Amino acid sequence: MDLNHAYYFVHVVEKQGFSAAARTLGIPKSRISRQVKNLEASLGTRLLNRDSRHMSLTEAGEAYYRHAKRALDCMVAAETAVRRDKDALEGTVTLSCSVGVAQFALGRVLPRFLADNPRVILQIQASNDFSDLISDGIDLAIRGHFKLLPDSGLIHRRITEVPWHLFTSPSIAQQFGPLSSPADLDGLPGLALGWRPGGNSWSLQGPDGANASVPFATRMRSDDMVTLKQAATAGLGVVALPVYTCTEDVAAGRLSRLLPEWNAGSPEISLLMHGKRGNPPQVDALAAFLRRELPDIMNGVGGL
Amino acid sequence: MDLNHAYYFVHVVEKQGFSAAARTLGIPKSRISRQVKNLEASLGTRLLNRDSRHMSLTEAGEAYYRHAKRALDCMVAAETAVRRDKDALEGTVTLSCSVGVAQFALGRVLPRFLADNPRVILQIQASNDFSDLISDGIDLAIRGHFKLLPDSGLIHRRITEVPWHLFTSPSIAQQFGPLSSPADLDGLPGLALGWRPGGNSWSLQGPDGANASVPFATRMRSDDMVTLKQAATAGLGVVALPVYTCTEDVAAGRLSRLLPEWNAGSPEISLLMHGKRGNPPQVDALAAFLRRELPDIMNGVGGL
DNA sequence: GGATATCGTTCTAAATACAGAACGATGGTT
DNA sequence: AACCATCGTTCTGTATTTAGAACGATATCC
Repeated sequence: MDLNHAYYFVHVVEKQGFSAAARTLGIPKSRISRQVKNLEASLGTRLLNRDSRHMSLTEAGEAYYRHAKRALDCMVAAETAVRRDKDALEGTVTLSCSVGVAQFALGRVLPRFLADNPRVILQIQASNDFSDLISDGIDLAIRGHFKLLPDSGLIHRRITEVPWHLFTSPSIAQQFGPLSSPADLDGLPGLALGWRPGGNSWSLQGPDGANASVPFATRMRSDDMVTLKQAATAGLGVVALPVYTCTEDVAAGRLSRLLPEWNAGSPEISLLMHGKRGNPPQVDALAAFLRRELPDIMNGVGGL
Repeated sequence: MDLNHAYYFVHVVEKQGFSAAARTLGIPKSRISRQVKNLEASLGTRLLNRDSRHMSLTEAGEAYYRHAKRALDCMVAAETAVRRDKDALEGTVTLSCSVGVAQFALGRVLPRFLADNPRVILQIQASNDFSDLISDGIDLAIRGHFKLLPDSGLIHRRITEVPWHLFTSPSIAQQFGPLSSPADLDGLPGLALGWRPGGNSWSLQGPDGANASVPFATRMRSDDMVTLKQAATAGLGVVALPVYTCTEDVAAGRLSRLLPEWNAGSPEISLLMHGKRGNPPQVDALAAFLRRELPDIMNGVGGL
């Protein structure tokens, strides 16, 4: 069985001539003539009626062409499948970020990235306590910061600003009525982020560049945002959290925002990656994906 | 694009080894090794992981194999289609027979022959008046006869005997009650076959070699059996007809058989064809088909 | 009617693939 | 541990296919 006969034959049929097929394939017409002749000899029947000016398929030729065309299409698909497979992303990406970013931001976008790239493996270090911007073994880091990060030889890519708001349970909000200024927070218990002592006041920015600093009595503190959010939902006090971590709770009526015209800060979120050595393609692909998808989710503009 | 690479590769996969594939294909393993190596080189990726004892497909290899296997199946189908097409019957067969044979016998079997042989064309000369056994331009003839046909240089092939019975309408049968002998037909009007005057009596053969000749007063005559059958169904008289022309009418209760133990003759049906020159294959094929299918339909043994 | 362009087919020196031998590697047997 | 059988890969003199030229046939143009 010589399958290449079929290849030439199909081209002769589709180009309606040996010379045209030869030009298209960039080969001498003598080769095509020989191949088609050999094909007809091996089958013991004529596939083409032709002279120097006319050409038509025999019935046998039409039958053969239909099957052979399908075979060639399968072969093209075979090569395409291999080339696509060869160029597909694969390998591991190690990502470091806070628990909040992992659960409330990445959790909404990474499944899609992984679905599109089945041979990429993600390793996420989710922590509430980073001493390094990015340590060894980490490909990408997502960090929130108020000031410019120190020059570290890393590549910084800004993702977005993330506003923090004040939230509490609807029952407390109802009990104290609508607050009109930060001074109205006086006396309300606070839920503090961070497990070490300190951070007992809210730094607020309001309309027309106004600033306010409001101390609070800490009822509970934790470095885990979910724990603090659960406490606020239970009516234990007021908490300042990034807006994207509470979007669903506010929509569901489990939390209420206090002082809607005041922010409890607006830190910037950046993506950090190594730059001194070339990154594997899957790392670059994930970085591009996150910079494209995260802004709408984390700055509070995007909806559910 | 070299399709033969795929051919060897598919066999290697299915036989799980180069040596096994080479043995199956009856070619040296060096050729297969070279072909698969060239295939991997042209695709720029490995399809098989192998050493001298183990073999497994890579992911790319699995993808390529699925498509290539389908392509090879198409190529097998292409060759099969051409070989079947090459061996298929084609051409015209001209057949001569009576209208009754055409309508009541051939009509039940020829559709199947034509379905199996879509490139055979049938031309049927159906007539009630043949002066020749078989004239020029006719490939096959079906003729009924009582005596041996004259020696004509034609090939005779006996199909079967066809009994003729007496039929009339159920109303007449009821009116005269069950007849017990041919003498009881006296006074019943007859419907005669043939349009020329003559043939005004029934020649009957009964049990134990008994014979009887019963004259009848002819109410109507025709050379068309259907016309006579319609007249009998309408109660105009008694008619003698071949059993196979009335099978459905008797089953449906439109006709009744008279004197069930008596035949109105039992002529032989033969197939005539030219023998001096070789017949085209489609003529021989139809002759064999008719000799196989017609007996059960025409001798009254076969059912509906 | 003659000249020209293009077709498919055939021929032949040159290029390439091939069959079979030889090699290194692996696993089973003793 | 040594030996043997079988595997896939590589090498090379031989066999086959190839590219390009030449040919006969056909249709178009002048």
